[in-house]
Parts: sequence; C-alpha cells; structure tokens
Amino acid sequence: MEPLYKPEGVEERWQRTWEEEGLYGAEPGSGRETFVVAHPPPNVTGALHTGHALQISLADALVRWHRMRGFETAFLTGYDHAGISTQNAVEKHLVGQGTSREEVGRERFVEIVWDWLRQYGGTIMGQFRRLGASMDYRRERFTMDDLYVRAVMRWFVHLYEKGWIYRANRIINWCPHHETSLSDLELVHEEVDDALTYIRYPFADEPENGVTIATARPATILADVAVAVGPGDERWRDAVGREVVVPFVERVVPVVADERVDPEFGTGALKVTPGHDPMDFEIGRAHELPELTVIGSDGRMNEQAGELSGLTQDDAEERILEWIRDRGLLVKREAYRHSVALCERCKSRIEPLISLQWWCRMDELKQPALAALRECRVRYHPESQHRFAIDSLENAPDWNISRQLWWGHQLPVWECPDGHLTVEETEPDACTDCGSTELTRSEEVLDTWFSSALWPFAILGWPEQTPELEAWYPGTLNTTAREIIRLWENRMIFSGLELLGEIPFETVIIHTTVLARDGRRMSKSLGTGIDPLELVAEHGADATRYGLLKLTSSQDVRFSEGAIEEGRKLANKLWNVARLVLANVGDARPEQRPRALEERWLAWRLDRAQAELEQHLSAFELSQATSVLYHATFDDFCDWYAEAIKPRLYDGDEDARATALANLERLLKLLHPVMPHVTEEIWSNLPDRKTRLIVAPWPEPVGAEDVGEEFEPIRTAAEVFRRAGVRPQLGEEQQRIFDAVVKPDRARADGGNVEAEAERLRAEIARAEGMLANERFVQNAPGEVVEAEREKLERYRRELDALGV
RNA sequence: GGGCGUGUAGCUCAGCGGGAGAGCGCCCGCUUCACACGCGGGAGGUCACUGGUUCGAUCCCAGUCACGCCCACCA
Repeated sequence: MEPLYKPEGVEERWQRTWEEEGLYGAEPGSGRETFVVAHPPPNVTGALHTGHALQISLADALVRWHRMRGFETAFLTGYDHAGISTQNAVEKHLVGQGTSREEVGRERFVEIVWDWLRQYGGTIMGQFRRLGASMDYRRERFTMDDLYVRAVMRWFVHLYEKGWIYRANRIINWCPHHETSLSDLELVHEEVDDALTYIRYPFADEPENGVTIATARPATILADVAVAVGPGDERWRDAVGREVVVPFVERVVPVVADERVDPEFGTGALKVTPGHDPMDFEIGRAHELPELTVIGSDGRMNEQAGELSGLTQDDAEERILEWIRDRGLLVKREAYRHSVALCERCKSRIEPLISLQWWCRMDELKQPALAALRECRVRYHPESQHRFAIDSLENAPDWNISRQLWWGHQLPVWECPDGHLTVEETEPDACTDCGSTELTRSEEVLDTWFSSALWPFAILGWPEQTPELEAWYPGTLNTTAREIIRLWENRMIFSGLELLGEIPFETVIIHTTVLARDGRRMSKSLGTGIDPLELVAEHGADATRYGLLKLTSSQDVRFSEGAIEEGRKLANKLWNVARLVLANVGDARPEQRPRALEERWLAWRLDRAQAELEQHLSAFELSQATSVLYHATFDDFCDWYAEAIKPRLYDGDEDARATALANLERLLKLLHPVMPHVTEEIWSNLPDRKTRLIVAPWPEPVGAEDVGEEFEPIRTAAEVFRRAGVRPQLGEEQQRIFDAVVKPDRARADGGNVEAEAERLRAEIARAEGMLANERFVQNAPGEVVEAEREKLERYRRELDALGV
C-alpha cells in the first residue's frame, strides 16, 4: 500500500469485479425484503451530466446501504428513446452530412436513427459504471424494445377503451421546424425585442371612427374574426355590439365584450384571432366565432392568405402594414419586449395552431394518484415538493399525447377508406366499423412521456405476469429533478395505479439542482456545464460521489470543486490510517475488545456516528451523512483514536491490535455506501477476507457506554496545553492518552499564551455569571438549560484554575 | 404575474431559540517512524435590512431589499 491513494485503476478494477462476480445482480423470489429503484432512463443519445452523476450517487448510496443490510436490491436501468430529442440530434447529424430528414424520407430516416443509436447510443451505461453505480446492467431495457412497445400499445388501447383517449381540434403548440405539436412542458420561453403595433379598425357604419387595438403579430390580422374589449371598460362601452372592418382583408366583424381582456394593456381592445392565439381561441369558442387559419404548418402564410400566400410572416407583415399605413389606420408602433415560446429542442418560435390531435382526459385518471399523494402513500421529499406535486396534478389539463414526429411509438390506430378508426394493440384484420381490409396505420407517434410513464413496470415485463413484476412491483424509490415532477413522476403514479392498482414507489426524492460556479444554470449552450467524468478522472469516483452528495443540502447549490477535494482527502486519509493499522497488527484477527479508555470512547463515538448516519440516510439527507462520515473518520478515528493506540500497536498489545482491526472494518462499512471503491480496496487487504465489502453485513452497534465524562477532560487538557502551554492534572489512563495524542515533548516554541487563554475563559465566566444572575432567565428558561449553564460555568472556572493565573 | 428556495468568515456551505461553525483559501510553526491530499497554532463574521414576539433571536413572526430555480396565454 502506497502512502498516496491513487484511485485510477483501482476503481475500474472493482467496478469490473463487482459486476463479473454478479454482486450487482438482483434475483426475484429470494424471499428477502426488497429495495427497488427503477432509475430514470437517460436519453439514449445522452452523455453524463452533473445531474445524472448526482442522481446516481444518491441512489447508489441508498442501494448499497440496503444491500449491506440484507435487502434484495434491484437497481434497474436502461434508456429512453426520447422522441423529439433523438430526432433532433439525428436531424442535425444529417444536416452535417449535407442531407436532411425530408430528403431521406421517413422510412429511411427511422433506419438511420436505429443505426445512429447503435453507433453513438449506449455510452452512458459505461459512464454509470464508471461512477460505481451498482445497477443490474444485465437487465438493461430500452423504451423501444419489442416488449416495451407492447406495454405502450396496451396502455393506449386501455385508455381508449375507457373513453379517456379522444381526438379533438384544439389550439396547440406547433413547432414549425419539427412540424409537430408539443405539450406546454416541452417549451422554453425567451425575452425578445419586438414591436407593438396600434391599428384602428374602422366601424363598418362610421369609417372615420373605430376601435384601436394593439398587436404584436400583424400578420395574423388576416385571421381576425372579432375585436374584444373588457366588459366594464367605459372607453369602449359604445363600441360593443357594433361592427368593425378588419384591415387588409376588409372583413366585417363584431366587437364583443369578454372578461379575458385586460383593460390595462394597450388600448384595452384586442383583436381576436382564434386560429393563432391560445387566449383568442378561448374567446372565440365562448362567443362562437369562426376559426380561421392563415399560417401553415411550415410557419409561412398558407393558401387562405390569398395574395400573401407563401410569404414568410415577416414579409406578410410588411405588406399588411403598408396597406394600413396607406389608409391612415396605423396609429403608432412602439418597441415592445416580451417573452415568446420556443421549441426547447430547436429553439424555433412556437406557432399556436388549431390542429386535430389525440388527447388523454385527466379528470378521472388522476384521482387515484391524487388520493395516494394526499394520503402520503407516495411521498415526495422534501415536503415542499410534495405539495407542488399535488398542486400540479390537481391542475393537470388534458394531455396532448400525439406528435407528428418520425421517431417514436406509432399510434395503434388504423383508418379505413371511409375514415373509420380502429384501435387495437396489433394490426387488425379489418375495420371494426365496416369490415374494410384496406387499413392504413396512423403516422403519428406518441409523446415520449406517454411511454416513460410505464417505466417502473414495463421494464419488469408488464403486461406479462413475470416473476420480476411479482417481486419488484411496487418499487421503493425514485429520484429526479424538480422539473420532471409533472412530466414523469406524477404520470408514473397514475399509470401504475390505473394498470396495476398499486403505486409504483413509496418515495420520490427531488434532488438538488447543481448550478454552475457562477450561480447560473448548468447548460451546454451557456458553456457552464461541468463534465462529471472529468471530475472522476481527476479526483476519482469516490471523491466525486462524496463531493456531489455533500452539495445536496438545499434546493439549489453552486458547484464547488472544494467539496470533491474534501472527498479525495477523506479517501486518502482513510487509506493511510488503514496502512497504519495493517502495518502494525501482526497476525491479529479483528475482534472488539474495548477495554482501554480510547477504545471504549471510539466504540461509543462510532455507535453515535452510525446512529446519526442511519438516521440521515433514512431521511435521504445525504449531505448530513457525508458530514458525519467526515468527522467520524478525521476527528474521532484518526486524530484521537489512532493517535492514542499507536504506542500500544507498536508494543504489540493484542487487545489494541484486534480491536483496531475491528474498528477499521466497521469504519469501512459505514463509508462504503458513499465511497465504495477505496473501502473495498482496503477491505481486500484485511486479513482473512472471505466476502466482498459490497455484500458484507452492515455493522451492529457495539452498544458502548457514554464515556464522554471520562474522555472530555483529555480534550480540554489538550486544548489548554496547545493554546497556553499549561498541563492540567489528569488521571493515569487519561494521561497516557494525552501523552500519545498531544505529544507534549513537542511543546510549542513560544510556550503558549497563558494570558490570552485566561482572558478568553474570564469572558466566558463573566457571560455565564451574567446569565445566571438574571432572575428572569433562571425563572423562565427550561431547567436543563439553566443547569447546563451552571456546569459550563464550573468547567470554565476549573480550566482557569488549571492555568495557574 | 405565480410557486419554491436562498441571503452566515475571502469562496462553497452547515447550524435554525440559550457560548457564531466546517471545508477550502490566507498567516505562523512543524519533513513527528499512516498520511505535507498531513499535524499544531492563528487571523478573519453588526449571521442582508427594518420592525415584532421572548428573560434571551442567526434561528420564530411580519415587512423590505437582493439573488436563484421552476412555472405562466396579457395581445
């Protein structure tokens, strides 16, 4: 064992060994209590980012802890086909090759995606392995596997037969680049500098007067079907019920009153364009207005735009404004900064369009999930996210589940020439309405999250009644980031309850978002991302895991290299104290024989540390857990215990040797869930190893007595000696420990500062005396607080006496 | 605009009703036979601000300011 612990090579060797020896594997039917984590499937084209690394560190620590406690742990993994994300990546790839999706056509495109996945996909599992994630990689699954597809089809047909899937024309978010609908959750918003244009719409019967509206999108004027004003708006009271003429198209439309109009904005009058604006769509439906569409699926003016057909919106806008200006209807145009919706993948400006889409009705489907959340049968951590999850589900609108992409699960919907739809899991022989055999399958695909919703049980083989499904559903735990709650977590809960009648997991941990060093969000496009593999390469997986977990305290936290360096130092410290023990135990075998004071003290301290650790792990407070491990190792084990026993080890004290080995074993076990590699490596150097640490039993507490009262005077003496150069009186055994740890022969050169120490103690004494002299404090404060203050006062007085001043 | 969260030592963060803490950085001293990725000592904080509750507030309450993340159809 070298003086400096070098993780490279060591970590990879253990990762291979654990996996090859089958220690990551889970088997159904072992009869043991289960701990099941269906880990979130990363995008098949993805690379490891800090979020993944944090999530893995968190889940793996809990999995390893439970494995050591004897649970049958199933840590399951795989990939998501990630519809739009993958399609977008492959499209970019094609453009790079001088071609395009349109050029190769759908059939070829899908083939290319599969080829591309075989070539570039799948690297992330190697990265999970490199972090030490103890997943059962043999059971890796993909959301486009044949079996998984079957589950998705079953889910669709199930909902359809219940009447919860329907088709409707509604205004939706349309990405003109991908030419697909998108859910609200797939958008990003961005501030843009735009213009707000005020235009007078003349009254039909009084052209010299009219209603002035404000619009940010003059190109949509061609689809205007009304003007709306606030119901109580005095300025426009007389206009309501009259008719105005829409410029350019010269269409006569009504002026209606609607409470959706904000009188504070612009002129308080709104042009109503149900075909191209979500709010106008609502107003239109409320007033039974026609729905015109002048923009096509490519974002250009369509054939309904007459002479402007085929123009871009900008060109059309220019022509329309020219017409309006010529007729003196342009009131003003002012700079306007507002936020617009973009496709999160390609950043194209979202076009609200009316479109025939498939929807999943949520009102009944979500009820069992809401009940499960309200009753805390499924519990989000932290509590604030639990409330958010419930709110989100309560307010969940019907879900647009169809996408007009090329990559995804094709809808199990077949159409005959008469337009009848047949919905079945596999291709039907004939139309269920008319018996026609000329069936064409819908070209639309499902929202990726429609299939992700089945993850916890589809990967176990559902709808087959497999041993895995039997053993591991419901699962235990899921971990994710905040923004995934609505997209995925809630949907797994309602799909599991609907299809299997049981919750998919008991707990969802919403983990910290790690921000860049400067406090901004980590993102590739901002260049603020930090590659966890680089951290692993530089500091090791153990240090990276430790550092990331240390950072998981509050909701958002800034990345800092310091936390990971602390992890590296902890690994090195552990390595070295193990060297000390192993080099000096002769042929001793591990056994707890805590007779000497420092041994009874360490047993007591480790019992306490273990209890705290277990409590923090149970509460998913991994940051607190790292803190306990750090102090138990550095302060208790190394600084005090190891120093105290060193002379006894050198002297060949058999009790000290056997106990030191036992204590080291125990410390390794406590650290293993967070730092698996260095602990396993040291473990393999202990005498008589028959099992791997990864599957070694979690330690039982020694049940040591509280020896604080006996040990504390040594610590106080050390402090006084180091600061003031004065040696307080101690008992014989206390003195032995003091001499071993403090090494008084190496007294400080300046002899210490007695006066400064005395000063500090006098101040403490004055403070304590002041408090105890305050009658209201003695009367009102809890008895133990007053008592503690008295004890402190006496201790300070003793210490001051010991200084001899 | 709404929700959640955060403002504590130069930096990253613990603490959350009774003595201001850790790691890193900085200064001083130590190559002491596990470790210089170490050991010992030290400097450095009106605990964002203003009120309130309390014998006592960094901690609880109200408000203000600043920042972050998520969400949102103001044309």
